[in-house]
Amino acid sequence: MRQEASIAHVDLDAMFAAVEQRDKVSLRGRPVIVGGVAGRGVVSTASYEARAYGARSAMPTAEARRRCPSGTAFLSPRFAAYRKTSQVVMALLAEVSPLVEQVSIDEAYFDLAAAGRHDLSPDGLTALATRIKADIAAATGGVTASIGVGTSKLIAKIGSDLNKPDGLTVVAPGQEQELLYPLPVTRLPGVGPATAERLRRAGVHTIGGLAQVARADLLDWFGQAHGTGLYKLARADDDRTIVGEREAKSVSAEETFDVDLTDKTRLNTEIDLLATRVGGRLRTGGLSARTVTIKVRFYDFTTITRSITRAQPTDDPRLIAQLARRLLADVDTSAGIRLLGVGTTTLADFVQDDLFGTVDAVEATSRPDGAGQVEVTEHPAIATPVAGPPAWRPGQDVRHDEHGPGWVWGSGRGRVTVRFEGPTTSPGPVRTFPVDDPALHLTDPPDWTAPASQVVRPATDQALH
DNA sequence: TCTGGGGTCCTAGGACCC
DNA sequence: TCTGGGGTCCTAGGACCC
Repeated sequence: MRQEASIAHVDLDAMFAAVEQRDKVSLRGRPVIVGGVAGRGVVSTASYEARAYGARSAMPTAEARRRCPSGTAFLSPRFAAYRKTSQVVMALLAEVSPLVEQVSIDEAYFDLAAAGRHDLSPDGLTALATRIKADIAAATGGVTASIGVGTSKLIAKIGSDLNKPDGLTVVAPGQEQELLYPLPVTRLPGVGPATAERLRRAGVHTIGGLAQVARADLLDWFGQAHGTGLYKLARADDDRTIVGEREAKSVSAEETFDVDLTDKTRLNTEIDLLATRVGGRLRTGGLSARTVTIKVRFYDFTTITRSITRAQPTDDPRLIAQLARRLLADVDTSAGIRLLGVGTTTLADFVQDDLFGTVDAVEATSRPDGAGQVEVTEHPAIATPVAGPPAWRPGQDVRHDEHGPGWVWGSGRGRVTVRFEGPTTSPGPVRTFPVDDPALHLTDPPDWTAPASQVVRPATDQALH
């Protein structure tokens, strides 16, 4: 928490709907819903006209249709248009402060002390924020913003929310608790339905009430991190800094189907599409990932995840798809799947995948971005090529004379780790061999040039007997 | 016609290593 | 030989945010 109110938070008002109303005159003054328009869609943004009828973000679109009158526009999102508008606003903020933290497409914190030239008195801040709001509306063609200014991120964020839309709240130093205490606990960031319910059972409804709860109780109810966080936030004790650039920690794609799916072949095709999207975005970002996760939401909304972590990162959609398919193979889909997702984590900003073996080294050299080449010079210990057959590539099908059929889990430093096929309900054992183990053979190498959906895998039946 | 899609962070248990 | 603690990695799930 700072001595002076120099942290600001901007939030564009009902941004998606506002952009649609800006771009189409006939939508102005009318209720507008932007979101999933199909059967299982939900509302991303409801214009203020639509909110008057009870439409809200995250509400099923079907519910919003029931509430809103005829004449309400239901629109699919146009992310390119929103991104462009967002960039205009962020560029404008960058002129105000050298330190801007974009939190989402329509939200940012910015540091008014870092610029060193702003009048940080309450009157000065009000004048400055008023000017920024006017500049945003002018630059975006009428999309309005709400701004909060205070001594911390918490106060700035709560302030921007206080007088929406087109709002402005400047909280002078010393007024923080006065502002917070009457508000419901749900206004605190980090207090969602589960936390609110636990607090309600303890008779705590307001932030002032929360500030009366003993620290030990909060730790007991919510654990170390969350408990400490609540204890401090309730007292307006917030030291979170403004972070300019953040690195992505995961890249994922998922899809909810119009009707539940049971067919593994169809689901595998969906995995290929999702993996293609994920791999493409990894490559665009110059990233690669070691962990592949699938997410499966069943007909009854219960959700599971399954993941595997490889020794080397990859950005290859075919490999991501192959690993994801193997994870899905052990999931019973017969009752119906409503959502399927493919995600990647443990991100690296390079690709090691292509560094083991001759064939792969050639492929790495031929990559237009030369990612594999850089790695050889920067990580010699890891990048030392392994002698032996070139195809100990993760996902590659193999057979061991003693253990039967399996597939390559990872390789490096003269060893190859093989996962052997197990019964469909549990993964098989993993064993590591020297790369030159004569008992280990390649089998039916997958065709890496074919779309993953057409890669033929050997039957696994023998492994079960 | 209940409940999207893209993320972040935390917890907890087991394996493994020192 | 037995006991134990700490640290890290991996996996799975859950809460939360926009």
